[in-house]
Amino acid sequence: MRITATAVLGRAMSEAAPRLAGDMASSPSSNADAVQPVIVGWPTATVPESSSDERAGGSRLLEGLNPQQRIAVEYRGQALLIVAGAGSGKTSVLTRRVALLLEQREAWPSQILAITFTNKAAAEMRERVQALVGQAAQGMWISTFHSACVRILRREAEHFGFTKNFTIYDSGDQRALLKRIIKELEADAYGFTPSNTSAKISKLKNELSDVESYSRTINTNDPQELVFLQVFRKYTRALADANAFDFDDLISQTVFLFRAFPHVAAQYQQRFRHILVDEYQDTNHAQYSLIRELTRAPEAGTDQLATTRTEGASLTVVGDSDQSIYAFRGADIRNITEFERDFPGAKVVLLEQNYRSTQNILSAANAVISNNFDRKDKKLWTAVGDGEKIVGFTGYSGHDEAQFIADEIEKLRNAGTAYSDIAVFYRTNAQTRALEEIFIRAALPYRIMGGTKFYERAEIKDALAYLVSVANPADIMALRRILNTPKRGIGPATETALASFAENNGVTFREAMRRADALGLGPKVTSAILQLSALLDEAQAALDDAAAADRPTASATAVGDVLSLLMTKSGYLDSLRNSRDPQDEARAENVDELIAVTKEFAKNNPDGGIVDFLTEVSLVAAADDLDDATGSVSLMTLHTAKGLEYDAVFLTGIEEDLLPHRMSANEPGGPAEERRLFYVGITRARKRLYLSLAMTRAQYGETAVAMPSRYLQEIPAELIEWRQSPGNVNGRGGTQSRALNARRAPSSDRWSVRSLPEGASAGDTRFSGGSSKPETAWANRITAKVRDNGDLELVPGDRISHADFGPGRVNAVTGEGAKRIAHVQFESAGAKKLLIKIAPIEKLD
DNA sequence: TTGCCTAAACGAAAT
DNA sequence: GTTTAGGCAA
Repeated sequence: MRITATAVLGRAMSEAAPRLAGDMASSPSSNADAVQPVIVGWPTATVPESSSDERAGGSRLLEGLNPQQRIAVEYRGQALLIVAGAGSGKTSVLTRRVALLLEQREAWPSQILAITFTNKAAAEMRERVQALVGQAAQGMWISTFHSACVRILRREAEHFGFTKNFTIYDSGDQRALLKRIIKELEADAYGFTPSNTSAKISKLKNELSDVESYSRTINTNDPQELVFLQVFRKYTRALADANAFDFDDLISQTVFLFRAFPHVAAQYQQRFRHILVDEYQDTNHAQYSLIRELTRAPEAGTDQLATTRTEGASLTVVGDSDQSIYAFRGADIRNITEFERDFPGAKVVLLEQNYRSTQNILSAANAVISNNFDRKDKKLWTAVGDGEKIVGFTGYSGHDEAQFIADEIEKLRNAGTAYSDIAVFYRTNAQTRALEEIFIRAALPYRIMGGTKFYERAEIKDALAYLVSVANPADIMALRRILNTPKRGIGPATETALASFAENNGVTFREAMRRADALGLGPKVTSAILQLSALLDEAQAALDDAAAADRPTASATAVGDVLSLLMTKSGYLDSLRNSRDPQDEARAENVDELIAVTKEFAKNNPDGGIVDFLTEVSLVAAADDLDDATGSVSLMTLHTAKGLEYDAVFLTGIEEDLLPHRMSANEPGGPAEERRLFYVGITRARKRLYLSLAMTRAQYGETAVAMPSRYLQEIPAELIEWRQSPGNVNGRGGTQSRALNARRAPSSDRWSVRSLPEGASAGDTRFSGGSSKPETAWANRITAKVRDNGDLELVPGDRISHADFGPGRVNAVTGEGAKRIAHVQFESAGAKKLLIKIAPIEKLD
């Protein structure tokens, strides 16, 4: 997949672009005694255009709403919970609620804080509010939890030992740091790994534990706990020394800030009068606490105006406990289920009418989710009618399943559904491989959302580390990363020498680099360090000049210039271009792409500096680069799919151990969460829903037998039309019907139940090496190798033979070069489109 | 210190 | 299956 980062940023940026006219002074709390009441800063320019007839405006915003939606838009009070079933129009309700507040002049834009989970959702909300009320929407904070917190922390960082140019460590950075620490403390002897440690630290931070509070809870007789405490302490100190926050810190540190400095909190409590939170079911404890802090009534005496506001902000939360799928990230479903207890007097509005899907799809969703006990009963319904039946398909293998999907997509396309209205969902990113292989061969345009992200690529992290080293010289992790990238002959030994020099002389690591000649190292190494150091200084100076310049866009364009400078003068780009590794060429292109991203950033954010740029790239999310206008089928995980909708949806890999994932079995509430995930997937579909699975799935290099997911049986049989049911899958060319069944044979004859493959029982899903029968019977229909037919020339009329589809005749050839596509009519397999370059075909004479 | 090789480990979801 | 850790020669 090619990079879409430019588009991502372009959009994400527009959220921050209109500098808030009513924004708070840049560091209002630097002087605690001179707290400025926020109201002073609001220019009248942001006042909504006064509508001559506010009531008319109101009714315009209420148009087309059902009674419950209307209540949700109009209710005014301290706390409102909108329980919004899937597809019940909650975004519409949220945006209209905001628009109404603005239009009725109940709130200034700057008094509104709306929190969403992704930048994309934030951008969409902003657009929709803007469409309703125009310019009056400017100045609202519509952002994710994380970007809102970064914004606050950058302003207030100096209160607790950080500076505003702090770095944000993503999970990769976090693990790299932990890896070092675990090694230094030899904590691996106690079973600590970067991944389990980061999970544990993350969990603690989401519970608002810090090193001190955690140390009070541990059993001091348990050496393992003591070692972990050491790791945690060292990690925390390393972050502070590097002037860095990890993802979880962004939320928890903001809460700590508010708790430690009530006068700081008071500013935000006074400022935000209306707080709206989307996807409330996915908030974790830290996020919940943040909301609590923000909606608290400001402490008396902190407001210098006579017209002291004593009430806390009004809170509107929207959510659906049936769609809570982020428990693994610390989301606490109780935040929403106990909302009424948390906020006494809260109004609850239930939205059950669905405007998205057909009744068949909703009935399936309702049936599935009703198997989760311990939930408030809620039934989605629609007025649009039953619609098509759900289509089921069982393939012999993942490739077979993928082929079915590709064929169905072509059928849908021929029937008039655009590729961009079609999506394929899967549980794990690893499942994309089979889909991609088939889609490429079928010449189906597709896009993978999320997965390995642009910003996680090593070369991009390298390039960004250069920028970070300039923006935040305290960040030793970034410095270490670039120290020997490209290869300069600066190895671990030299690095240690620099670090101990810094420590012994009480200077920073960065300063030690400047004084490298005092280290007594070899001349080659010394000059390498000095050169790098000088380059970083040069970049820093260039940025300072730009900031000092009076041209409005100077600092933004400087980011790109500085990145170019760093990449060129460091020799990084050259080293990639001159490398023998053919992949390095693509890496160099990616670096160029990143430079292009900075240019795009400059265009969208004339005032943005290097720190703003780095913040943006740290917080882009998997779902953010969705661009439905590209005419491609969208592939994504079920998690990424939340909040999206498509005309046709393919839910793939509906198998035991995949959905529910085998890892979920050990976790309390695991199967229920997996069921919600399935539910989320089902409810993304507007008109057509396809459920597919495979009988064998190649994973981890082995082929394993797959069982139909238990959730399949929860869907009433009459809703599904099985093209090939799990009981009727025949091996290719074989006649024997092989039945596979879910763990327990259902008493009903939902699908014909025969016997399990010999030797395979429910608990034993892996073929032993000896039993080769399944492999031969269901050998992958597609070889994993990508072939290259090179310059195979085909013209209409040619006869060809395909490895899977057999003989056929070429009807037409379209496309250019490597993308030439043959339209072939096969004798038995029907019409297919094939990418000539890689299709397993031979020309017949 | 780098680069190349083999051996072994490791496989979920993501702001 | 892919990525990473470690060993060894240049």
